[in-house]
Amino acid sequence: MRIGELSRRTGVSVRSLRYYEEQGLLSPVRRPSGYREYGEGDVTTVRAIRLMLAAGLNTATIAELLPCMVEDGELLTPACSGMLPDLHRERERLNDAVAELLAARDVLDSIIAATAPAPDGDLVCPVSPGRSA
Amino acid sequence: MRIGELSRRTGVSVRSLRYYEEQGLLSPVRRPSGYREYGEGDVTTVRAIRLMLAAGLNTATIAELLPCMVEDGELLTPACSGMLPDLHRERERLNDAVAELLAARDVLDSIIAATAPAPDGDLVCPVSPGRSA
DNA sequence: TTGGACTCTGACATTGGCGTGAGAGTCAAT
DNA sequence: ATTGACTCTCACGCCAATGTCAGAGTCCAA
Repeated sequence: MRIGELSRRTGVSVRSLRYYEEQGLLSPVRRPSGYREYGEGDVTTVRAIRLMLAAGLNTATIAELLPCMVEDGELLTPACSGMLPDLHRERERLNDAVAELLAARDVLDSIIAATAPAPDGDLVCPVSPGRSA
Repeated sequence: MRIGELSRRTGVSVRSLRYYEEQGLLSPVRRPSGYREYGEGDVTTVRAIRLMLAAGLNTATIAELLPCMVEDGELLTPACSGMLPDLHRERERLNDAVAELLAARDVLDSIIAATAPAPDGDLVCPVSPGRSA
């Protein structure tokens, strides 16, 4: 099938499909005209890509992981345990990111806590974009 | 003081200080030569900026919040309760971001769970950057 | 054969807080 | 006056995935 159909069947934009190829995630055959020709398996692959992107992995990491996966019906499943360290590393990164955000939230909470409810010294603040003085 | 000293006293790069001014967070006086002249209060302000940046706020939001803060010794404290809605909105964003990351982690976990420990069909995967075949 | 739908390659735009370098002017001590 | 440290204003680079335009070629049904 051509790129338009793959796009329709996966819900992924044509632009993104071309980008995935550029990143080495897809390798469609080329017709003499230059048109990309995709196989049925690419539908499954694209779904796997979206899944991993949703999991916070970047295209470079996905490019390393993809060749380690095999088709299992409608979905792509990891086929070599060698992937596990990478996967766990990614998990670590996600945990770190969460921890960072929670720390940021704590900082914000302390700022909020330091804001007086509305005693007497409450100032009337300038409207949003007006740094005149 | 000039920008170099402020940089040293706050640990913030000269580039960042100029950037903060560009974003309307600082307004140093200019000498006839064009040199920026900062006051003592700017040290406190820069610290407040870093604190809020660390809390995940962007410069646009900080620009709105800064004029609402007053010096309280070594630190800048929110002075008008009108800030609270903004602050809580930011908190919401952080919570949403955390939720998103946790969802991503769940997706990753399901991928990890689908990876066979190391039965027999385990494949030897290509080394990292080698998408040759 | 014509035309509308589709596809191609390239390349700039987006978001945000900086790093970094170029080329030129300023300040202060010697 | 010289020198060395400091500062100034541009302005491009980065990271990531995608939107979007432009100009040109392709496919296929009527």
